[in-house]
Amino acid sequence: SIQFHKFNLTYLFFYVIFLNENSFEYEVTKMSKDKQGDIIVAALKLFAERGYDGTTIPMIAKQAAVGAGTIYHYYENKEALVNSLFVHCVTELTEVLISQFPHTKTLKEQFFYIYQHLFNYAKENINAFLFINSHESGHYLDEHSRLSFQRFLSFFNESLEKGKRDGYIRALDTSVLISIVYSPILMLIKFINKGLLTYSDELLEKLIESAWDAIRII
Amino acid sequence: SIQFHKFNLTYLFFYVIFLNENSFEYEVTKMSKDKQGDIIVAALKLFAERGYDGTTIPMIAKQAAVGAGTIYHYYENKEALVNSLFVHCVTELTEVLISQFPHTKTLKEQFFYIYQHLFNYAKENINAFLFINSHESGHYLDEHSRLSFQRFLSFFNESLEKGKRDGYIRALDTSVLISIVYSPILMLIKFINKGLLTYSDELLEKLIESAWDAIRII
DNA sequence: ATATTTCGAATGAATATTCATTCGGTTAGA
DNA sequence: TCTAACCGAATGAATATTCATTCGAAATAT
Repeated sequence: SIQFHKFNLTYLFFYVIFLNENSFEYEVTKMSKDKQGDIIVAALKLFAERGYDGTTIPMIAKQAAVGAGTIYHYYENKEALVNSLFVHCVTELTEVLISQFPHTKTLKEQFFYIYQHLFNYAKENINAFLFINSHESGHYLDEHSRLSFQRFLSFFNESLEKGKRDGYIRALDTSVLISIVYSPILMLIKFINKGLLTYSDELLEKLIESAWDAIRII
Repeated sequence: SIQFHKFNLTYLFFYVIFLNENSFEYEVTKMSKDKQGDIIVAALKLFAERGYDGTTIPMIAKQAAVGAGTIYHYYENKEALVNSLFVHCVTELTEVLISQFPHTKTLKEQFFYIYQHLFNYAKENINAFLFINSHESGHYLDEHSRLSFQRFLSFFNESLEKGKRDGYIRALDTSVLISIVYSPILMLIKFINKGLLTYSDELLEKLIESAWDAIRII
């Protein structure tokens, strides 16, 4: 089975020659080099917008401008596709958070880091972000996918647990703390995506301030 | 077209007489009086668990213990069913919030009221609550359904806007404030529903405290 | 009171449609 | 030429929807 790889949006430009009765016509046609990348982008967009069950393979094929059969060249079936996408996106997002995590800085600074990187990821990968959060408990996800999401959420645990031990953070169940700090990000990004709100650095700062006040011991 | 009506779970007990060659046999059979109520309960449960597109009409019929055709006696089609359910639930929830809203009390008390009633509704109508919040932006919802949800959300607006004017609440876009106060409730209830967390009055109080600190001017 | 007729909810088999998946053939690149 | 990628029509399974029929209950007639 073929491995997941980075999205590649490069295109090949080449000429197609149409032979008519009296003339040659040259037409520039855009053709993607990277069909699998196209499939991934298309599937992500449709899954994010319409959900797994509301998205059909022919829809994805059309959106990706490939034949329906091509999808089955890369993925065993629809479930394998959604699981592959899910693990890919969650892993990518988790990497973003982990890679430069400021372990030595203060809790509030760590907090700022997380918010900033989550928003950044969402800005650059809106479909991936929405896809992750709307499919996170789908009945079609396999064990591996479920664990990858748990791992993502548990990333928050450490910081929060430590904060509680050190007396900075309120004595609430960690799942409650996660709800308080994580879920508003989701809802906000949905609002932004719908055009009901526009992103600004000021917004982000105020949001972090607010979330911080919600969990810190006052 | 048939009107939506209150769920009615009363049953009729009656005797069916089987005439065999040599004996009479009496068998007690449970039969629902209220088929439409059964359909509603079943559809709500399945939609909440598997989503609209992941739920089939035969599934609903089986769960409700009615014939598939019966569903079409009450609803024109699957979309009409989901829209009818959606408007019904959202209206019911909005009523719960509006009916005894303490307009004259302080903002914080109003806040407490809303949280309490939302949790209460969710406790009594877990499927309805999950259904509303997971279907709120489905591609199958019609204008009427969309508006009913907007109306529900806009219920929060008044209080928050007034709070901002009076200088109690931070100067954030109302949609941001709604995200901060409403979305954690959703996520928490999902956690509770999954058994990852148990409800307690203490939890609710701490949550309200936290949400209040998140939006009030400190 | 009893028999007869009418009504419409309820049914589930039949039909129409959609969808995931397959497969035989084509194309493009090595 | 050979191989892997690609295509999309064809297939069959799943699904939404229809419809002829059943059946109990209410209305009406006897």
